[in-house]
Amino acid sequence: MVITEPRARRAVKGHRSEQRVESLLAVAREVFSERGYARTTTLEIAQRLSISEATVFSYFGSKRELCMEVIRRWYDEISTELEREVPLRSNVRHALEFAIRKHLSQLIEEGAGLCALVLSEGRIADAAFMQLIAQLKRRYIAPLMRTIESARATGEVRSDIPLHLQRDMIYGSMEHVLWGYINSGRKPDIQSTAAQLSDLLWTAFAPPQRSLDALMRFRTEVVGAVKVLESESQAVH
Amino acid sequence: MVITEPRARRAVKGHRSEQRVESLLAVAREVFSERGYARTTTLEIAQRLSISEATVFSYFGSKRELCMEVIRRWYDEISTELEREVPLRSNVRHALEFAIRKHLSQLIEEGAGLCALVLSEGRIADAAFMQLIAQLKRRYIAPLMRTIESARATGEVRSDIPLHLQRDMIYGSMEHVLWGYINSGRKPDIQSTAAQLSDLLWTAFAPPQRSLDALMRFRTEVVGAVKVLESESQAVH
Amino acid sequence: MVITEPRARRAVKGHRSEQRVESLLAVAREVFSERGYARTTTLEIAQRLSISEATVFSYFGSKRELCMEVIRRWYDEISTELEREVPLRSNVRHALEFAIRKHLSQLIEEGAGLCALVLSEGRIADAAFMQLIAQLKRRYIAPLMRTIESARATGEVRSDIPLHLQRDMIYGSMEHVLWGYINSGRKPDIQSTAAQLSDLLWTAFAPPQRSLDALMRFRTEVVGAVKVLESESQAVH
Amino acid sequence: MVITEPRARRAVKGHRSEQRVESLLAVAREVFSERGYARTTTLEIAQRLSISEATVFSYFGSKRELCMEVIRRWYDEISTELEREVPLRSNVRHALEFAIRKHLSQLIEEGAGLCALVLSEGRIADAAFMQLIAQLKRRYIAPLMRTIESARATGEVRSDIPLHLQRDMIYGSMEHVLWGYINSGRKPDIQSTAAQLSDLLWTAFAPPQRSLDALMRFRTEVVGAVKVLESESQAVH
DNA sequence: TATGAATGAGGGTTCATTCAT
DNA sequence: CATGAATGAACCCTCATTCAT
Repeated sequence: MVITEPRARRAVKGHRSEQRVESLLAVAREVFSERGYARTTTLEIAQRLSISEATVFSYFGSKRELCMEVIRRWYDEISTELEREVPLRSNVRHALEFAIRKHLSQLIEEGAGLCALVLSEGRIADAAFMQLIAQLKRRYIAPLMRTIESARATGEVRSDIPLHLQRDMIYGSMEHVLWGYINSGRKPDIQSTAAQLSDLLWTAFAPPQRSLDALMRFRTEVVGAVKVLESESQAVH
Repeated sequence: MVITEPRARRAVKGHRSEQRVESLLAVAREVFSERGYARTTTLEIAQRLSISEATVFSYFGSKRELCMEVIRRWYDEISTELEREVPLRSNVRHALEFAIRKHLSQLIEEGAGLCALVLSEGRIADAAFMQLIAQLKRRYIAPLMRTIESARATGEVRSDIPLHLQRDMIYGSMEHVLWGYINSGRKPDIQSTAAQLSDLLWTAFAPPQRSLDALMRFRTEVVGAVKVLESESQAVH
Repeated sequence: MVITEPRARRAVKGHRSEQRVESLLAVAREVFSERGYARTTTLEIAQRLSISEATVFSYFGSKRELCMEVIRRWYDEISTELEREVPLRSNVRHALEFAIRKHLSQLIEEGAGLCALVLSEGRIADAAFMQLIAQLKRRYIAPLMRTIESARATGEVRSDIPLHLQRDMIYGSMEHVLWGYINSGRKPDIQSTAAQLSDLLWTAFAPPQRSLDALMRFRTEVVGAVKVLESESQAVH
Repeated sequence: MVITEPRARRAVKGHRSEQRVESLLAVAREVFSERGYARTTTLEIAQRLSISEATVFSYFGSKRELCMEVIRRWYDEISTELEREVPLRSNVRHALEFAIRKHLSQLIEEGAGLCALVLSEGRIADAAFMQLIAQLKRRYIAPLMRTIESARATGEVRSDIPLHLQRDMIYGSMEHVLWGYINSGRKPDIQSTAAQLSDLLWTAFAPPQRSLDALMRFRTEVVGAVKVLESESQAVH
């Protein structure tokens, strides 16, 4: 079902002025962050730039288009960075911690507003918007997921549960942490939260065999020791 | 002549007809679910019931009040059940799985809409609304959190990380699963998802000592066996 | 998604066109006069100007604000004039007559409507409104009251009754004259009414001593004359 | 021009129950007093009596009709009393003071609310209403006016100014005193206010001749005395 | 007779969007 | 280009009044 806003005609994005576009997006991000989509008015955006509402519409066909662009930008920035950085981590665990820390810090530093915008404003409107968000999210998530996927292949991470559940645990946990921040206003400590969270997740993702291996090794040693003991005790005689 | 706006008078919830109240709440739940708060209009709610908007307002003082009631009802229902059922689980692990299954099934069965409503509509609005939501959530979460807390006390669950992080992992993971459903429209399998999720979380929450304990027990046994062996070997003499 | 009413944003009086402002105020004055506050609709004001209601609200944040401005203007105009003119009168009596004539003519010329608006619309509404009216009235009344006050000090006006009673007599009498006009529709003759009213009030305000003094003076003269007569009649002899 | 409220059909005042009618009027007076016409809702009136709105309408065809009745009752009560009492006063001056005291105390004792209702609610609506009010007022004012009229005939009160101006001074002054009370909430002292007011008015109404008369009498006497003196002095010759 | 319930007919207000200049 | 100005289309909410029971 497509829910469309009424009277959404396309404006002829005739004008250009990179500066204008940039400052518009910057201010729009600010306002959308502070107020959320519905409470944001094009008037306020215009006023903060000391330009007219009309000008806003000559750059972006509609309020929604502007908001979409704001969100897209944010995802683009962070996705680019993740694509570059995540693969550099020497192992899954580091990649996981890095991604978590990045995610948390990015959103927390931006403030609860953008955070909320990104986290839940994705249901504002029509299918097109939601599809865009979904797509942005996929790209954003991809680097870490690829890393995890290969770790599943090597057995470093358990693969007897769906990958998407692991994804949900990772991003869900983070987002809940962020919601806590949004609602309470208390900034969580990024470093320790990232460390603890990745630690917990890592534990959860460990293949059952991993702990078993430890046991096995112990057993082997013990058995070895027993063997030694036996031989020694025999030697006593 | 008097010069005042009439707006002041609060709708005195004049009429009462349990049936009406129920059907209103039901339809409101529907519409809020489909459209979200902002895009829902009181007119649409009225029309779906083939009644006038005025009637809606004679039952609920405002759109927000109606929405609050919808959400409150949902929370009340599930909270009551959790308060009754969670304590009956024989151990933390079962409680965890139960709560997860309940949460998932409740929201998935209701459909993505209410799900989204409950998950993210509780934001930004006025303080009153947010406070209500926060309060409902606290009650909702309490039974499981109490269980986990005592498990932390007994050492059954690791307590070297903040409780709220565990909370965030539990509810964050679930909610992310639900968002996936909301966005994709594909219903996840509740049973297996709940099982896997609780398993993973359980693993994550295991105190570092737990695996160690297993080893300890093994060692103890081994050592015991060794002792027996020794004594026997001595007895041989 | 965000869950808030848009209503919050105060109309930012975006547009300005002195012409519009003036014509709006003029028409608003008309309509408020004809209908009174409560029965006036913003729609009617808009329609008389062949503009949209929205435009009205882009100039004045609310119906009340518009009405307040209408009333304020009226008071400002007349207060300014009174402040300039009243002190020029050579004595209290002239000041009194001038103020009365001004008040009557101003309101009668404007028509019964504005008259009623100004006389009684300033009530009950919210505190803000009433405070504004009270303040406007104070300024409006001040010039004459100051004059009277100093006349009380010099004994030209009796000061053995509260000043506010004199104020009530002055303004009450006038307003009742105006109410008569409002209700009957018959315009009173301003000149003679003002003359008669100020005459009556002046008589009422005369210190008790004044008439006595006159008598005393007369007696003195008479006695003097009698003395003269006596001496003359004596001289005859 | 007749301004009518929409949908004003006549209800079939079928029911009767003097008690009901009385209690309805009593409560309506209360509520109209407290809130003014516009802010009063039929619901509130009904609720205070623990009856349904519908019942209200079965006794009074409309809100306005009810309000009219409330006002009419008040005028009737006080008019009847004035008609009985005023003529008993031994002279104009006493009649004046009595009427003023009555008016002030009646309205002040009832509270600012009814006061405001009676004083200015007379512009609420259609011509019919206003006519009723005018008529009620005429009857209310009549006794005192009759007294004054005959005093004008006997020369006890100056008749060189229109009677209605005297009426305006009397009632205008009182009403302004009452407005002061309404706006400030400070109850004026009825006794002293009535005394001072009637004193001032009496002074104002004194025929120019009255003080002059005194002088005249004095002059006459003096002149008489002079004459006597003259004749005597002549007799001397 | 009394009323529970419903509602028609607005009312004020908001804001994204358009367009002539 | 930029914008000042205007507005259409809704939206939430109110309340006197009606009517079947």
